[in-house]
Amino acid sequence: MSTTILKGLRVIEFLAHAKEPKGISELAREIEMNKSAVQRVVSTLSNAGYVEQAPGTSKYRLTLSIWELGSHVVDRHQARRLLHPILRFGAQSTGFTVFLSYLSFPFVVYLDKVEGAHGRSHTAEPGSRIPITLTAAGKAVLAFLPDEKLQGLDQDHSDWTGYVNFAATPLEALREEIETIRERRYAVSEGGMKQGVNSIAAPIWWREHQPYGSIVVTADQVNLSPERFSEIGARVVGMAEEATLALGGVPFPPL
Amino acid sequence: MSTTILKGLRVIEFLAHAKEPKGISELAREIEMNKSAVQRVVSTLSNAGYVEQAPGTSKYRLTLSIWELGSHVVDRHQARRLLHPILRFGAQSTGFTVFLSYLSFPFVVYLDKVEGAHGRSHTAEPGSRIPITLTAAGKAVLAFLPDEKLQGLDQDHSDWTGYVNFAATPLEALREEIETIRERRYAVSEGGMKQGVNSIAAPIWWREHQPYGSIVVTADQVNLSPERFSEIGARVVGMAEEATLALGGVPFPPL
DNA sequence: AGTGATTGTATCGTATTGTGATACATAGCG
DNA sequence: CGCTATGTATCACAATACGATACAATCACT
Repeated sequence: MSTTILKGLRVIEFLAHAKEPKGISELAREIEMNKSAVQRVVSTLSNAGYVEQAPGTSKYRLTLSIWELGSHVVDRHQARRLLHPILRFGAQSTGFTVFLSYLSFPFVVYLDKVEGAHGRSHTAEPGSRIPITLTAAGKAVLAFLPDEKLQGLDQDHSDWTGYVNFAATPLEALREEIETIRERRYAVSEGGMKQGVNSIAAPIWWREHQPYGSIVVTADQVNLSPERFSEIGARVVGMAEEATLALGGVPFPPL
Repeated sequence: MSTTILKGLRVIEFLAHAKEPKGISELAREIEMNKSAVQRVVSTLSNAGYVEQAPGTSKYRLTLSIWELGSHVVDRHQARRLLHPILRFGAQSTGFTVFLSYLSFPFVVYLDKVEGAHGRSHTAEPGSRIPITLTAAGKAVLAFLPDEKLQGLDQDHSDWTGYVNFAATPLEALREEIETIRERRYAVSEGGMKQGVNSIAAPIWWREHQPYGSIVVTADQVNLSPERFSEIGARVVGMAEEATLALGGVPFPPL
């Protein structure tokens, strides 16, 4: 197994998440690698066009090459293509912003998004991953996962500031909310994603009883007020059922 | 310089552009690598979660991990953030789909896109790169490049079927069109991107006289008919000037 | 301006790691 | 059923990545 490739990936991953360009020594320190190794990796990536020096400095950052590759991958992605029309229709008919998310265990990743007419309450972007315990998108899936998976859930999300920590709520309340979600088949989050933004999500299945992800509807609390939760919730569940159907999936537990 | 990392990138790049999942031997053949090397690289990437086997087969394809990384990079990309509102406004006020492209020498890459109300004449997606000689997006930039850059331009784009090959037109006509583009400051393409789809593009600058890319307006030939070219062309030039301003650029040649 | 610490980059002997020919079992196909 | 092509495993060899060290440039203080 090629350790050098793993080092390359470590560097790329780190730079992808870094807010600012990083220097060699800085990198070496933060990802625990030998300075020489980092230097070699970075100069290789730089020659290949994946990394560049920020103009004026000697610090490095990723170019858009990685993004180019990634967009080709997602363009061809089956599930996304199949479900996009559903999002589009949902956004148009409700006026809200609609997301598609997929489960990537203890996270959900937003895979697609169609903005509604009700303004853009600047929320998540496709590609971002969030612990399943923190938003409606995740809770909708979490509620249907087998018990043993829930046990090992990391309770500590202190670095995800600005999110309501669902798992950190007392175990009693958690079980209770899971039960509620299972019954009405959608999850709700008030200000979970961002202050003043509400969202409702319902799970999607594929294969036999395999949780795939969720359909999420989001808007600020004025447009998506608690009074409308059950009305919109029903529509989200409907969209999620369509999505499950499109993927040829079978829901669990059966209705 | 780490050759192993380069091999890893070769595999990733190839898989990113491959339409179907690829087997080990297949890969080894097509990217001219030793089978053992490919096997080692692929299993490393697979362990790291960047590659997976298509269910039921033993062929490999990329997961969405690369895409996740890439989306973080583009989310933070300065120019894109700055210019997005311009695209949004353009799309809303004209009803056409508006693109932002950047120059990556002999190509332009679509960096952003906002769809207009006039239906989606399913064209390019952000992330795709196209030779500058083939579309309005490219020609708008090409026309202002220094002469020596134009000399070495690859004339053979036979693999880009469905595109009108601008560079393949007789040199006379080419020089003439470049002159026209320089004068009115926008480039036009009828059916260049796709049969029945027209587009108009104007160049953007940054720094001192550095060509950055272009603003492109696209629609099917019914909505964007040749009679409207000069009217819409003026608006595209206006948008591009705003964009140049937003980037703090200086146009060349001066108006 | 001067000093000291930190940084990016270059060097080099060593041994770890990737190499690639070979082998084998399995899957696919006529 | 037999053939070919494929994915995976093995192994001795040598190329390659390693990492301590060195040096010059830059930066941050005083």
